[in-house]
Amino acid sequence: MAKGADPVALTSRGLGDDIRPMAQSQKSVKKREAILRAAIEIINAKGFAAATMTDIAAALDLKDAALYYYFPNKQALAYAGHQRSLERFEAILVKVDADGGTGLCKLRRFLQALLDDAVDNGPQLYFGDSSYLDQDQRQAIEAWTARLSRRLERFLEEGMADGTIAPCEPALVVQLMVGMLIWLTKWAPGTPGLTNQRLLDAIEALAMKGLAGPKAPAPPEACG
Amino acid sequence: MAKGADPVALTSRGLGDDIRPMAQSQKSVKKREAILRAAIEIINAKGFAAATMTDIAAALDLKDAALYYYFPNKQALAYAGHQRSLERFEAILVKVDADGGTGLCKLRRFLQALLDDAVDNGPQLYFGDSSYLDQDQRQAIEAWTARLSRRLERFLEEGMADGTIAPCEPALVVQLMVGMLIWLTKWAPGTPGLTNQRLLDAIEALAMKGLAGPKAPAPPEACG
DNA sequence: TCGATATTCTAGCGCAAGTTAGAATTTTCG
DNA sequence: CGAAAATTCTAACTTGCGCTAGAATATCGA
Repeated sequence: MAKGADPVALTSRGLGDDIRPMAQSQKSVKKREAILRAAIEIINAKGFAAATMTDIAAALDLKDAALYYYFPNKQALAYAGHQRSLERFEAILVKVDADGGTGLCKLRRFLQALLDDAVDNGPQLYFGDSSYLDQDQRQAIEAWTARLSRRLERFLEEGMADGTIAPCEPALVVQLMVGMLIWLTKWAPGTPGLTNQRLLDAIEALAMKGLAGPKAPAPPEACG
Repeated sequence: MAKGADPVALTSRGLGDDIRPMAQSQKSVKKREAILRAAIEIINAKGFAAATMTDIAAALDLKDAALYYYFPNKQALAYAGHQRSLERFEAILVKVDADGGTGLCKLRRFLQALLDDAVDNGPQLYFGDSSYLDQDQRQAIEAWTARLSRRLERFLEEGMADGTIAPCEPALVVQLMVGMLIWLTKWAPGTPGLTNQRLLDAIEALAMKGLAGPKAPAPPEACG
């Protein structure tokens, strides 16, 4: 039965294999990537339950059954999607961290890099809902997102230490920013004329410099 | 057939009705409210497709079929939920606007009022997904949210005019804030020890005063 | 208490979507 | 070209859920 071939295994190849089978498997891997990308986009847009296998397959001119050649079931496809998105997120986070600089600079560069990545790779499944996965998968994803959140919080802590970021509760502020980013992946793709630069400017105005203008009353209590 | 009674109509009563039937209908209305509240909470948590009628009914110790005594179908229930949430949102918006003050003050008071409302009435369906509604319902909801967004933008414009808010693109900034609020309704309820005051402080730090601290480089370009 | 009304339940229909089996088709390579 | 492998399709099964019909129970006024 050809179905048992499991092309997934071909990505990590055994020893002593000829070079020829690689040609096939590379094509297979490419298609797997395409399916994954389409799945991420559609799940992000409509939610897991409303995103049907037929929808995802149709995005690549396939029938739903063809997807089961690459993924054992819908959950596994979604799980791979979450992993893929978090890998991206983490890679950016790690690179920005390694590049050094003040806490505020890291934060700025991270946001810029994330938006740039979205242009190339489309909307992602960074955080948000994972309740449709089963226990262990969901725990893995949640633990991963928690680690990433912690890394972001550390940027804020570094900034508070080096004076480039004002005092705040890092955990809460990070969640607020995550909210902005999640909503961005759902909203921004459908907005014509929207550039990353404009988005970055808006984020700069809102989150970095703050909305308060020159005549703002110093204590918030002045508003009553 | 008792089913044709349609208790919905009892909320807007006709003329010349005795006072007695009201007792029943008020109870009916109460239950309708409870169903609506549960539906909003569950749909907000799991999404429309994953939220089953059985889930919603179970939250009130009912069987799914009982819900059809109060709402004709699942879509109508969700639609009523969206309307209810937007009514709340708008009521707060209108009240804050009427109370006057600078643009920044209005924005602050609005956020405070919205968070306070969430404590009493639970997470809401303010913005977010409405793709599961049919054409006209969805358009109505989207038009409504667009109007509310415009009202929020006006707060920013007023603030830019009176000097309490720094220059920015109101439409984009409002979307970013909306993202924070949507995410809040999904995340905050499950966070122990989280108070509205701490959330407001975090929002104040992030969105109002901005994260940039005393040693922050003036131009963002200083980060490279 | 009793009849009428309001409310909820049990049982089941119909359909959409995930999934599978196996046939059909395409691709690869000697 | 021809066989073997890889890929996709057709057709059908299964399950869960929205929804309905009608029976059963609870509530309330008289």
